[in-house]
Parts: sequence; C-alpha cells; structure tokens
Amino acid sequence: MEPKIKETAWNPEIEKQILKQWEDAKIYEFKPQGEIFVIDTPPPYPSGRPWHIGAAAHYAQIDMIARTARMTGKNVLFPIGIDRNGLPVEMYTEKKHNIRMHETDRNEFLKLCATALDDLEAEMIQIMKSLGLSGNFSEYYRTDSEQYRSLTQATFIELWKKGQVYIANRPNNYDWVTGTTIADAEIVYDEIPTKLVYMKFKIKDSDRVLIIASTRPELLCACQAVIVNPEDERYRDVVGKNAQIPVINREVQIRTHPSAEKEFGSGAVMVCSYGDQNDVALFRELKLQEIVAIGKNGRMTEVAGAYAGLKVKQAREKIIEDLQKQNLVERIENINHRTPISERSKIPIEIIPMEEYYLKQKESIEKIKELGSKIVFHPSMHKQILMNWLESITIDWPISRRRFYGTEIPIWYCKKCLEPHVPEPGKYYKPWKDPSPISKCAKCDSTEFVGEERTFDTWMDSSVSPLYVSKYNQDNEFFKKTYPATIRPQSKDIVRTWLYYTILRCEQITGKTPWSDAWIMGYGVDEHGAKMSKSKGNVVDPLPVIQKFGADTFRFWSASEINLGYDFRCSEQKIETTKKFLSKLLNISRFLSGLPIIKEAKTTPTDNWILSELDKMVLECKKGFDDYNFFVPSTSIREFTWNLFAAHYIEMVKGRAYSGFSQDEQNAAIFTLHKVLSTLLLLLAPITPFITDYLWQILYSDKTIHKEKFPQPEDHEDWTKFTKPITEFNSNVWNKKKEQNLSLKDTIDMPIPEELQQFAKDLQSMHNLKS
RNA sequence: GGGUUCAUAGUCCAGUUGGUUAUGACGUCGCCCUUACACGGCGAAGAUCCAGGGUUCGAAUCCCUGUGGACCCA
Repeated sequence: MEPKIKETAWNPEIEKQILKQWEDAKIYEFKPQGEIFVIDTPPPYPSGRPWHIGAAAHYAQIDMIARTARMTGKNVLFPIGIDRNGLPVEMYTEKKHNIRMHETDRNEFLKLCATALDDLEAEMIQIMKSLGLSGNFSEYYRTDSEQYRSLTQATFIELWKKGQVYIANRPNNYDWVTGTTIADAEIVYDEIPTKLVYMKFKIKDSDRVLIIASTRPELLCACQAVIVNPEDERYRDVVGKNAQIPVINREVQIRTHPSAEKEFGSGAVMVCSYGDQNDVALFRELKLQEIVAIGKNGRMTEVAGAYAGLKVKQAREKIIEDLQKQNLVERIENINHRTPISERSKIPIEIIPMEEYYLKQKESIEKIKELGSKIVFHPSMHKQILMNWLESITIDWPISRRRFYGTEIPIWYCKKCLEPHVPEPGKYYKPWKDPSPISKCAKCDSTEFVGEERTFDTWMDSSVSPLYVSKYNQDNEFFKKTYPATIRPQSKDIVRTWLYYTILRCEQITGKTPWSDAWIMGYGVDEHGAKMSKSKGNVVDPLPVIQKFGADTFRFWSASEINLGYDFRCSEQKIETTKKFLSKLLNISRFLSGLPIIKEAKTTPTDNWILSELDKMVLECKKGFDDYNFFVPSTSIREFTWNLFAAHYIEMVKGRAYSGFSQDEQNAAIFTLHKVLSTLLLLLAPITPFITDYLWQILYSDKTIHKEKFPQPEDHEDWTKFTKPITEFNSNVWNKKKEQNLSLKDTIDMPIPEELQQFAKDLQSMHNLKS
C-alpha cells in the first residue's frame, strides 16, 4: 500500500489552508449551553512595534487552555480584545508627531492616537490569527469603544452612588512645565550635580547644634520634623527635644525613624513636604501636617515668606546665601544626586498635593482575601503575590488622571456651587465636550454645568473585563450563564494591578469573585536570560519567526520551553530545532498511512508493552492539562514519541506490520500502531492544532480533530517493567553490530535474555538475529 | 530596606511523598542512507546537583546559615 502522505517534512504553508477551513466551518463558535468555560482573555496593549515574542507565546498558551477545555467537552467562550486606553499610546503619538499632548487640541490628539492604535492593533490581530487562536475574532472588542467605555463609566456611577468614591487632596508627582500630574511610569532618573548643604539646627534647652545635610534647603519652610536612626548613639540624648529651623526660626521635634541612615550626611534628616517619596511616606506614617511650599506654577508659595514667588532653583540659591550670611552653614559638598525627572519636559518633578478622585479599597481588603483564598492559582505559588499585596495596601486607589486618551470621568460640576453630579449609567459620556445631561443642580437649583476634564486610570477599564465579556447590563441571560468566568490568564507582573483590581471591582459590583481560576505566566526573556527592551536591542519580533517556522512549531516550542509561572528564554535556534519534532510526527504518520486501519485485534506482548507505556503517558498528560501546564504534556509526548514509540516499538514491529507473520499478529501490530498514533494526535491537538488536524483528516476521519474528546487511559495491564530491559537489549545489539562493523540489517548472533523471551519473535525480526 | 523566586554537564531543562548507576533536549565529536524520516539512525565524551552546617541507615530532594542572579514593592 502506498503511503497517503507524500512529503517527508512538515510544511508550514499547509497551516494557511487549515486556518481557512476552520474559519469557514466556524468550528470554534461558542454556544451558551451545557458545561460552559469562560476565559477572561487579557486584551493586549498595542504600545509599539514589534509586539513581544513572549506575549505571542503567552497567547499561544491561552489558546491551548481554550482547546484543552473543548477537548473535555466544554463550550468555550474565548473572547479576543485589545486594550487601547492609556499613557503608552499618548507617548508614542507625541514622539511620532513631535507634539505635546497638553499643547494639542484634544480632539485632534485623540484622532492621532486612534490611528496609531489601529496600525499597531492590526499587526497584533494578524499574529494572533496566524498562531491559530481559536478565539472570537469576528467580534473582538476594544476597551476604547463606546460600549466598553460606557460600561467603565456605568460601573463607576454605580460605585459613586454607593458612596465608594471620594475626593482627596494628596501628594502627587507633578510636572509644572507641562502642568500635569504624571504617573510613576513617566519618571526617569538622572544623576544631576547638586549641592549638599550641611545646615546648623540649634537644639532647644541644649547647647548642642544639630547638623543636617540636605539638597533641598528651600524646603526648610515646609520642614515638620527631624529624624535620626533609633540606633544612632550620637543623638540618643536629643531625641524628643525640639530643633530650631535655621532662617525660618520655627521649632520642630526630633524623632526616631529607621529610614534615617546613619552613614548619610550627618545621620540626621529633615522631613519636609515634599522633598521625595520618602517624605511622603514619613508624613503619612508620623501623621505630620503638610505645608505646601511649591505651587503648580513651579514657584514658592506664600509660606516661603521672603522666598515666595521665586522659582525653586532661585529660592534654593537665595536661601543658601542667607544661611551663609547668618553663619548657619557648616559646609557644602558638591555631589551627583539621583533625581526624578519628567520624561517629557526633562525637568525635576515636584511632589505637590493635588485633588484627585479615590475609590475605596481599604475596607474591601478582608473580603478580597477571602475571595482570593478560594481562587485556584496555576501555579499555586503565585497566589502569594496577591496575598502579600493585600497585606501592604495602605491607601485607597487614586483613579483620576490628567490625561486625554482614556475613559472620561462622567461628572459635571454645578457652575455656581461646584457640586459634582453623575449622569444615569448606560451611555458613553465625554464631559469635556458633551453638553451636560443634568438639567438642574441638586443642591442649589442652578442650571449651568461644567464638565470634568480628567480621565480614569486605565486599570479602571481593564478591571471590568470579566463583566464586559459576560455582557453585564447588556444581556442578563448571557450574564447569568457566563459569570463568574472560569479562568483569568495573565502574566505575573500585573498580579498587583490587573488581577487585584479586577477582584476588587467585580466584588464591589457583583459581590462575587470574577473567576474560579487564575493562570499566571512568567516573562519572556532573551536567550541569555536578560529582559528584552528596545534600548538593549534584544527584542525579538514574533511575526517573522512564526512566518518562517509556522504556528505549530512556535506553539510546540512555547509549550515545551515554558514551565508555567517561570520566566522563559526566547531563542530562534531553539524554535528551529522544535520543528524537527513535527517532521518526526509527520513521518511516523507517513509510515502508518501506508497501512490499513484495523479496528480490533488480539494484541501480542510487544503491543501490550507499548500500550501500557501509552497509558502511563496519557495519565501524565492529563495531570498537565488539568493544571493548564503544557510543559508537562508536550515534553512527555515528545519523549514517548521519539524515544520509545519511534525508536523501539516501531522498529520492533515494522517487520510484523509488513509481512512474514500470521494475519493475527500482523493485524495486532497495525492496530496498535494506529492506536498509539491516534492517541498522540488527540493529546497534541490543543498544542499543535494544525498538523494534528491535517494528519487526523488524512488518517482517521473526514471531520476535524477539534471536535473530538481527549483519550482516557485504558487500564492496560502494567508492562512498563519491560521498558528498561527492552531498550537496553536493543542498545546492546546496536552496539555489538557497531563493534563488529556490521550494518543494522546484517544478521548477528545474540542471545535474547530470559525475561524478554515473550518478545523474541519481534526482536529477532527487528535485529535479524540468528535463531 | 521588605517580599517573591531561582541556583543540577558548554547551554537550557526534568527530577512526584528523601531510596540503586541523576532525566531529556540543544550543542560538540565519531560512525552509518537501514523498505517512515539525513529536519534521520546509532554511539561517545561531558555534572563536586552554588557553598557550609544539620536531620537521617540514606539528601539534588527536608531544615538552618551564607553567597550569587532575576523580578516586584518601597
């Protein structure tokens, strides 16, 4: 019989035809019936080119989750979304067009961002499709769509009405040149030469003088405490006393705090609002009253007295002069100081108290701990990231941002009494340009309103993704069936943000956990283990790799390289060598495609041996699939296929399958060969969906493999104790032939060990042993 | 400074509740076209299981201390 498969190597071009077949037949369509499995797919963010190869590997694995669930008979909702809100696209757009957001017309700027996102998004969608993702592309969602943003706003309005939102005045990073609060992500650090001034503080009721070193003497007027390390012997006797601030002549208490380093400067530190983030933490911890010394214009405020109105730098120079005149300076050192700089304006940022909106979270923490403890984490060790984070939350969540490309905060203020009003939920509101939907102020009856200009922190959008995919507030029937979702796949660096915020928001709105399982993946690093970054130039573009080697190769590499939860290395060479396994699989199938299909047979000892090894492997794979850890099935399948099935079993029964044995014996071999191969194909189907479907349809069915179910272990008698003797005997024969310079087909005289007598006929035929 | 995590051949990785000779792959080096496959087969070399201590009849595995790396938070 001629083999039905002609080619001897896997050709990734075939994937395109298979992809088309799947699309035409809509085989992955979700039906909200039976057992339902919902994936809260992470919507990727198009932040620049190229997309990260680690992300592509990540999505390949999420698809394996979907396919695994289908192979166990579930109806799978696998939405595809794109996250389009937030800072990165704004920065990308500013750079691309060489403009500044706050100096550009808002409508105009939003248009430019949307265009940039469209381009980047198209590439990501192309990659996801070519990877064979079985998600719902026909209605993929965007977090900046009218529908999505109206959900973000509606959930905010709901929480507002429940009293979960409040306004507070707290320190923020501020860039006074561009006039905006900035996120930590926009801060860069630079070593800037500056003066470290050693100032003399008189101590009350003592003749000692305390020396305090600071790079920010202009903040003396905002000083509210002096701290020393509790273990610092030098200052033990002055703790609790008051120190007099030089020039300003106000008194503050000397206290202890472990953050004062004995070795830095004199060991005593002044705490001012706000020199740096440590000051912010100290003010909060020591409950100090803040003094706002720097205004939003970047100049000193009235509290600075003689220095009011001066720019920070000028005030610093002037106060140093004054300190020196009054002999209050011990000495001045010129140092390089690591200074936080605004990435865009390149000036040092200031920390200034600003009014922002906050969402309450502190009071939900106990509830979230309880929900979190019920969520099954894969791998379980990463639950700790969430639990530790819950322990360390100290303030509520600041949710307002002075940005453009985000969901608008749906609030209008009464022009007269400034009372904030929220509109009815259900629509998408743009208060910065829309007319007010509120007709009369609830407080003063005024009819004039002004819209809020700020947007939400992007996590406000992302954190309702499970509600969005379950059609919360849109389709109640659907929502009931699909919420809570089954699984949240995501990477481990955003457990504290995306995972946590999602539990918080969904709990606040539905009272339930958003999913029963969380699946946490590590990062893709380069082949030397270093993080990929554009500045290092070690970023690998996934698209050409996928085009060159094919999706299945890429997917099998992803499965066999990534141990769930750990970082993984991305090297093209490793991906390339993975391809060989697919060719091996193809060639095994090629051999079997020349043999008839036998449905039933009386198996021989050799067949029983491989079938019991197969059972063992099926069980092993099941463990991996149950935990959505594809490293386990992919490596055990590869080892079984290559090192046992192909190397030993096929060689042993090849002769029997061709001829020279009884009909029963021949049938048993052919039956077993097909049994093993078909099982392998089914197990591999979620990992390498293309080649398995291709081979399945040539060999076993006119229907797709992706409607089949996983094979189960068949409880064969355990013959695995023969594995070692068999492989060792084979090895011995091969070695002996090599020693004697014989070809493998030459005849040789080797005794078969007693324990292997029941395999004698196959072994004899395999090695051409003299009987 | 706090936390998470890792450390096994030149490289990557496995090692389930402690139990013979530590798994597999890549790479290297030899030999071989053998009626599925040279994108293959067979073979060889290559490991103080990070260091020190402890528990044990027995430790890569459990405990302690230390060192080094990665990441997160401050």
